[in-house]
Amino acid sequence: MATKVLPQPERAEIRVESVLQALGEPVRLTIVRALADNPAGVCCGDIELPVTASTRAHHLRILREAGVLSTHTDGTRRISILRREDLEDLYPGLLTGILSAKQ
Amino acid sequence: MATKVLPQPERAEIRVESVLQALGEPVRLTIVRALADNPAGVCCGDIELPVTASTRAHHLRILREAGVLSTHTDGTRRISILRREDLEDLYPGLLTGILSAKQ
DNA sequence: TCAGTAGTTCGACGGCTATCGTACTACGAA
DNA sequence: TTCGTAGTACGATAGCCGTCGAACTACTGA
Repeated sequence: MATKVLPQPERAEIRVESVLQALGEPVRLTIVRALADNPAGVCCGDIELPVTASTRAHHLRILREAGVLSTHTDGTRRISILRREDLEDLYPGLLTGILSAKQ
Repeated sequence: MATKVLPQPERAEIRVESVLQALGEPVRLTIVRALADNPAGVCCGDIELPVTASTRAHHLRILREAGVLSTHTDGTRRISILRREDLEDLYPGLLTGILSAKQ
């Protein structure tokens, strides 16, 4: 197994500007919605997106470095999980507000 | 008096991507925080910002067109008000979550 | 060991956007 | 009517960023 968590900011290091900037992009918002629907985590590549693999990796990096999601390895796969608890603690209501949008 | 409301999207026209993109900019977030502290509305020019008047006008336009704030004239002045009710209805919790951030 | 798969990194490129100065408009006061 | 003030509109510019292809890494299974 030997999973490894990719580098990400501590809860205290998360800045609201970075989070909002990360969320204010259609592709990344799609990713966040997909993660919200799968609390157990999602394999990055399984999310259907209108971009290439490299662009996908770029967006996942932005989201991870902003503190929106956490990624750990699982063999050759990377499993991403929404950092719900951290975000809810820092900005209570923000995530649910965004996800309640009727697209 | 004869105040006039500047063009802005209807509640149904507001898109979450535009709102998040508008909020994901430091200067604009400063504006939103200032408006949140003054429910009665704020004269645009009274908010201290590290940019020129034209840039300030640009940011206010972005926020207005995204549906974050409403602006009406008052003589030569423009009074801006946070569209709290609309945003709360569309994305319940989002605004309070953002504003609860410890900067 | 070797091939295949999942994903990242790098460099390049084009479009977006935050910024500014200048010119302009609108309103109020003298 | 004239001047001053508040703010917008426009054009230019520089930096950021979303996108891609190609090369690379890491792991699995045969």
